[in-house]
Amino acid sequence: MVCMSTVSKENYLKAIFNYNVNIGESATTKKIAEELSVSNAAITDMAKKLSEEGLISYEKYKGMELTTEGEKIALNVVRRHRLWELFLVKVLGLNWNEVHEEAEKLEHQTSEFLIDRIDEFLGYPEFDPHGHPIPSKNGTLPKTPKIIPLYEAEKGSTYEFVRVNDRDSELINYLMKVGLLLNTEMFIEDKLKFDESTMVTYNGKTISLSKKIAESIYVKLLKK
Amino acid sequence: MVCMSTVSKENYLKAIFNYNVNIGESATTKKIAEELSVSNAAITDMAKKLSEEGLISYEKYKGMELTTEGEKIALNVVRRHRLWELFLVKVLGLNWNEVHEEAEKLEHQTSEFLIDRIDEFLGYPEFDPHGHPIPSKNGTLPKTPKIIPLYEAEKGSTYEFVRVNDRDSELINYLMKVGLLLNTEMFIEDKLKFDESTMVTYNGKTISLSKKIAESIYVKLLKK
DNA sequence: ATCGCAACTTAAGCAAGCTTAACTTTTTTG
DNA sequence: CAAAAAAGTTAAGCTTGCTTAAGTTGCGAT
Ligand SMILES: [Mn+2]
Ligand SMILES: [Mn+2]
Ligand SMILES: [Mn+2]
Ligand SMILES: [Mn+2]
Repeated sequence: MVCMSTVSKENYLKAIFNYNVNIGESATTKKIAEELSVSNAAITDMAKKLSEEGLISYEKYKGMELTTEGEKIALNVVRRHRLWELFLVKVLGLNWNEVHEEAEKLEHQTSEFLIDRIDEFLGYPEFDPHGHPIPSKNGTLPKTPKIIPLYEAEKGSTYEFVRVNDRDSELINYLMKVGLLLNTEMFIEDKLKFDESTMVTYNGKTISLSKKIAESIYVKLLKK
Repeated sequence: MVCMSTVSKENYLKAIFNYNVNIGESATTKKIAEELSVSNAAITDMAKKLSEEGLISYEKYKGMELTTEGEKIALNVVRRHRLWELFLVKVLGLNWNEVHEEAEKLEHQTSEFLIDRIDEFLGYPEFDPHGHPIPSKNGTLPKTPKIIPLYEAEKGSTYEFVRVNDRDSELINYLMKVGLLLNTEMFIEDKLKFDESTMVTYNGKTISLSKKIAESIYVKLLKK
């Protein structure tokens, strides 16, 4: 057999995909190892296999990049992940910080038939509950507006909160606590030098967000 | 570590459970091997492990039986399986012959939190789309009325179609084609000796069902 | 009662996906 | 630019869940 896709392989491909998309560079052994919580040796091992199967291009000491074939699989895994996340929020009413872990498991056990039904049921949505774009059935990503970390937002401008890292459940928990939901309009009151915090106003409320938080949430410019 | 539950172990326990429930006897190596499509040797192997973990009682050459602990896990797997089946039918509109395979995978990747939300969403249902009882969160099965294979039904009596094997997608497909749905009221017109078929009337339509079909669908007596 | 066959178990081995430890290459830095 | 540190690779070995092949047990038919 030319070799099947497995849960493990899907996770490797997805991790490489996310790295490529977020960082825009060839994925390194170390980073993928951290992402997947396995040893560096495991990555080198799998890199050889995926390379032989034509799913990534890999040269020793030079990092990994998805081939067209590999990207196709990765996009499919991401599609299943994000559709499940949205489905769990929309249909079962889970909170947006409760869905990532569930989707992480369901994404590997969902037939194309089923995920297409979920897609259809949701009305072919373009973004998941954290603002991540959902690949369509044929592997295309919706156009995403230019977004920046809130940390880079300019004082006096107005932004829309459009994305947050889905892996940090605690962060999302905090955002829920302070009523900062996706698509909220935020005005940048001030940026403090001394602790690098950002002061924002939304829904008539003004709060100060730490550097770490401001780096983790992403916004789209609305009004300069 | 005392040893985790795995997908494989869950499937072994579920198979033994189903055997015990359906046949009412200690599960044999051969039967479970067939059910799971693995070799007899694999069963013996796993029987030792499950026995050591206290999930089944097993004596060489004497078959396998679930312990209380093992049954608890099996009931939980069955609960997840049947809730998923019903959910897919009720919410996503899948046909009752399209859900078994999906549930077979999802049942192993669903947190207790998630399955409880599904249970709640469905209103704590008692039966799945094929008429199988759904174990409650605490592991109790709903009371099931006395049911018999249609093949044993008596001429001149009226029955309700209450259960069908969920594994035979082709059979269910046929039932859909002839409009024989769960909970349909059926009158036994005749039982033919020469081909052992059963003639039934439901919804004003009369058809003849082969021995094999009449053995595979289950009914509850309504009117003698 | 015992023979023969079906059922069952044991033994040896394999593939996947990991690990740790030792070694090599690349990158950083004084 | 050379030495040290970091990153990456290789080698050996482990666990899980299987396989096939060989050997053992139990049971129904004679
Ligand atoms: Mn996620
Ligand atoms: Mn997400
Ligand atoms: Mn089923
Ligand atoms: Mn069922």
